[in-house]
Amino acid sequence: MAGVNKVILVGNLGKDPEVRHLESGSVVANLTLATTEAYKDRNGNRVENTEWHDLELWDGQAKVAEQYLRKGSQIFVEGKIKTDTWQDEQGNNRKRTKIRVLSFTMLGSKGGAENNSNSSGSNTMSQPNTGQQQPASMPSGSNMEEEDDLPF
Amino acid sequence: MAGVNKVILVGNLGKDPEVRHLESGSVVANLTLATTEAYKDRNGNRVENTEWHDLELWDGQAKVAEQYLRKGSQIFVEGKIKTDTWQDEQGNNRKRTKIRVLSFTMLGSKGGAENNSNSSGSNTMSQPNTGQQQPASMPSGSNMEEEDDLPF
Amino acid sequence: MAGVNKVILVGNLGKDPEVRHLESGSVVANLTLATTEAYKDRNGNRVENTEWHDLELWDGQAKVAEQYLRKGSQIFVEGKIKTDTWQDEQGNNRKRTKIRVLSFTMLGSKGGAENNSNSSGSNTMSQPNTGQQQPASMPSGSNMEEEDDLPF
Amino acid sequence: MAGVNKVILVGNLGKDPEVRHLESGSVVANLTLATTEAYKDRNGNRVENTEWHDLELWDGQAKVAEQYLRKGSQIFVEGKIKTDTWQDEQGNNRKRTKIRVLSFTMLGSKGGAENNSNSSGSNTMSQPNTGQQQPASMPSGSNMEEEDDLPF
DNA sequence: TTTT
DNA sequence: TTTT
Repeated sequence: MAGVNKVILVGNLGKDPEVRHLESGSVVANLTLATTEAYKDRNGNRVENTEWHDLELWDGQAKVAEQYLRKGSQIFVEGKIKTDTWQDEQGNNRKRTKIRVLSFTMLGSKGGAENNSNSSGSNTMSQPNTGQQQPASMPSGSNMEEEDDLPF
Repeated sequence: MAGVNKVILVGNLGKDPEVRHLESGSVVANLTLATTEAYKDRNGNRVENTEWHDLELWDGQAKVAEQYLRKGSQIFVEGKIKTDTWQDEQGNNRKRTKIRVLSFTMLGSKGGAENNSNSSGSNTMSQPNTGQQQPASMPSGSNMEEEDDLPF
Repeated sequence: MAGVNKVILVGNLGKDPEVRHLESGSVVANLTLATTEAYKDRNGNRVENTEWHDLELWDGQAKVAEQYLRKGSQIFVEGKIKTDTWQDEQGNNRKRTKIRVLSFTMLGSKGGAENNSNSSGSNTMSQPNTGQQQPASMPSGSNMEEEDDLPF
Repeated sequence: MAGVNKVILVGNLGKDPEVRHLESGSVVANLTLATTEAYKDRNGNRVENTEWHDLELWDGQAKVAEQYLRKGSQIFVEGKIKTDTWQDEQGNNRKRTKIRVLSFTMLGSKGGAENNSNSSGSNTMSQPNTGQQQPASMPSGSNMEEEDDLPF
């Protein structure tokens, strides 16, 4: 039976993306995203609760993340839940859940440079990202949506 | 910073709800939900991939789940991701992720019994649910939405 | 700036799909979907409120809708809001809002006919749909997701 | 039958909120939100398409919008679709669709003032909003979620 | 106009 | 462990 497995998150990255370029040519990026919820407890005091999510991006999206996202970046994410299961050395069943990102959008970025006269329309700029703290300016209007060829 | 942490699922229960009535008076229900995705591999063969989700419901919703849901029930779920972290006996950091359900809707239920002449409009029927395979017939139009007083 | 425009609906069709095969070869299906919400008014009486949505599907999805959906069908829909604006004969500004469907899933379909020995895995069955009340049985596990080549 | 009617938007306000304080004591805010989508046409040129949405907020949320939102503000919105229908003077059936907002979150706001030592936890600051271009600084972590007592 |  |  067909089902639906959808996750929508808005939050901030806890650290810079961790990107691996695989021998196969694939690229994987792992992000750590905090979503914070505020509420008042029964005494009326404001309390914050932060949930941390492990995100996984592949290929085109991983490259965009590598180039444009940094610790603290605020993003909107759409994806699905994936849980890996395995047995550890003691033979115990183990699980680990992550979010497979299907699309993401940068938020609040008035976009550093405004000269987005990028007639090719490409979101993937050509120069490599060398600096640690200087993400490239993302062309405005970028919604990284990937044709997902990895079904799981 | 305010965030968003939202999960939307449509799937079928893998088994009957497991419900605990706590001494505090609270009620917790744990459900296990399968969301199945079908796609074609590179050879054009149809492949199915099923993801299993651990759901947690509290109080009013837990009672409704106990009364109306059974193994195989198809439901729409809205909730949020919650990950518990702890250290195991070996001192290793461990995590476990579940979905805290905020609302759910039964789907496709042509309703076992048809005698829903429940003029009170109540969703909480009075007779206890004793049978294993005979869930009570849910009053029509029931969207179990809870005023969530447990912020996390 | 990149944005998000997402609609999620679960409801029932008010009538059979209306399908047009355009000269260009494109196919358009228009559906009318009811989403019903139940609540109690301040006197504790149960009240229902139904919202009607105009859905538009194109090409592959339109064909699937034509073949499998009928008045009363329950579906899960994901799409986006689109509002057309124009001037009427009196020169007044007019608007009309519809939902452009990006994917849909049939719900609760215990599947009329059970003979889904469709080893090709194809969702697009070849025989035309002639009967009014006899939608073809949908191959199981079908989540109609379209590579959307019509950006608006 | 229970249904689902959910809208999720991320965009920017086209103008300042329009707020009316009704004699009944209720407050209504109307917002105009742009969601922009970028894509490449068949010639590979980047094209932007903007959709405008009419949002309606009530009471507590309306007041927060009045105080903190301005033309250009970027927000995340969750709500539902509502279509009003009526007959015009010529007896024609008319419709108008808007989004009834159930919760919203300000995005990208590093928050003007940083001194949000607001121990009361209140999101509703007391001073009236007089300036046109100077929205009050929103206490961080504010997710305006309303207990919706207006079912439609 | 659907559904329960 | 579900469903088709």
